[in-house]
Amino acid sequence: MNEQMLKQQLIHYLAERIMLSEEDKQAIAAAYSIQTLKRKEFLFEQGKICQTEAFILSGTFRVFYCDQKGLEHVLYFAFKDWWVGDMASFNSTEPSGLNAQALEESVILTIDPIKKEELFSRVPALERLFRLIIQKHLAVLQKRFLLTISATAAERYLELIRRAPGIEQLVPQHQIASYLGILPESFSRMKKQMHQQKKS
Amino acid sequence: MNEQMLKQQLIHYLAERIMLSEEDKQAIAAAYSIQTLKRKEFLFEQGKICQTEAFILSGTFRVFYCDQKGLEHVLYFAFKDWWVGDMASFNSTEPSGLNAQALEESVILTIDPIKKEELFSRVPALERLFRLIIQKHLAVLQKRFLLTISATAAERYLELIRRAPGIEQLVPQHQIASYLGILPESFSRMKKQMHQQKKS
DNA sequence: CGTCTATTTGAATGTACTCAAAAGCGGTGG
DNA sequence: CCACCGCTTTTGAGTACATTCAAATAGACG
Repeated sequence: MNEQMLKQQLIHYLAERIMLSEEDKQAIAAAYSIQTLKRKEFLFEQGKICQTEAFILSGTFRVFYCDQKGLEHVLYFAFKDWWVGDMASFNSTEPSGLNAQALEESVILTIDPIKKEELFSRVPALERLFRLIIQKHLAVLQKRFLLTISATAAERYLELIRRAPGIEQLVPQHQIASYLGILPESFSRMKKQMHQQKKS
Repeated sequence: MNEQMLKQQLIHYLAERIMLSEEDKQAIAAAYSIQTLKRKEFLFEQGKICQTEAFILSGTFRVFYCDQKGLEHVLYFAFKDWWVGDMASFNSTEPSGLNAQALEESVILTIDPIKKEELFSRVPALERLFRLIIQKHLAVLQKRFLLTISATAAERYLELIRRAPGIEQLVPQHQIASYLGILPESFSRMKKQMHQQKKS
């Protein structure tokens, strides 16, 4: 697929949400770069200052945090037409606190903070849209946090497969366990127990 | 204190972050309303559509979620010069998923979504500032989430009193426990154990 | 087919929980 | 000023659940 066709997917996503002139579309297409990542490749890594924000044209990512003990904690999974980035440290000079890894061959559009600011000056409506996108991210994270502290792992699991059906075919179990905040062993036992309860 | 003097505190907060003309300042001062809340009064309540965002001139708030079992979970505490609101549902038509309660007599400046949008049209620089403020909130929440799933309650407790010294004099223990995601009984035992370890 | 990784299962451990009761503390009214 | 009440905090004992460590099984991939 050629470059312009791929970028059309982002333009289409944006045009569904805000009004864009032809010049706006040109500027947007020019600001983003196409990048392809193979399975297991990283888009950004914890501790490095490589700051990038990406729009997923195709593929899947896992965004995770690696704690002092070396344990990985999945913050979220990201799919087609989603944004991936460390929204918290993008725009700041600090190194990222997160890792983003492709779970399969993925094609993305990337932008750096400077180009993004330039784009905002040129297309003010984007500023507003990104405020709403960040707000949406905040809403999702807040819900996830509240669910994590108030619901059981089983309830969180049901919520995950409700919101992202088919995820089990896409990501290995131990990563789902990590997303749920439990160990693979606990996750295995939990599923077994849930199946038994369904039968009774 | 008179109205204009109180509103100066917000203008000052904003002017430190973005350039504002005299007209901008006028418009901002006009858009916000002063409100006083007594101890234990609510700014907004879960399930109600009363959507409001507030800037704290003086006082303290706890923002919490009440789950199906009736347990309260403190999402965050908010102090002078902070924003309080359900950023996730502000601007949406859904009822709030959170409660905000004054922990002491508090004076705030409030605005509703419609006035806020009007203000953004009039003062575009505010749009940008609020994008950054939301981004900051997202960063804080993300850090809190990652800490919750990767650190012990004791570590989270130390982090809290590091970031908000004097909080123990201000809020009752069971609310701190709620913030940490443990029960008051567990919090009490935890503190006892921490003191013993310090001595040895 | 063999190796490597992912998943399942088992047993013992630990940590926070539940329920229950006692102790501490603050405020109110006599 | 003291006695009482309500609420918060502490302590205790038993329980539940996820964890750890270890081993076995199953699957994926070359």
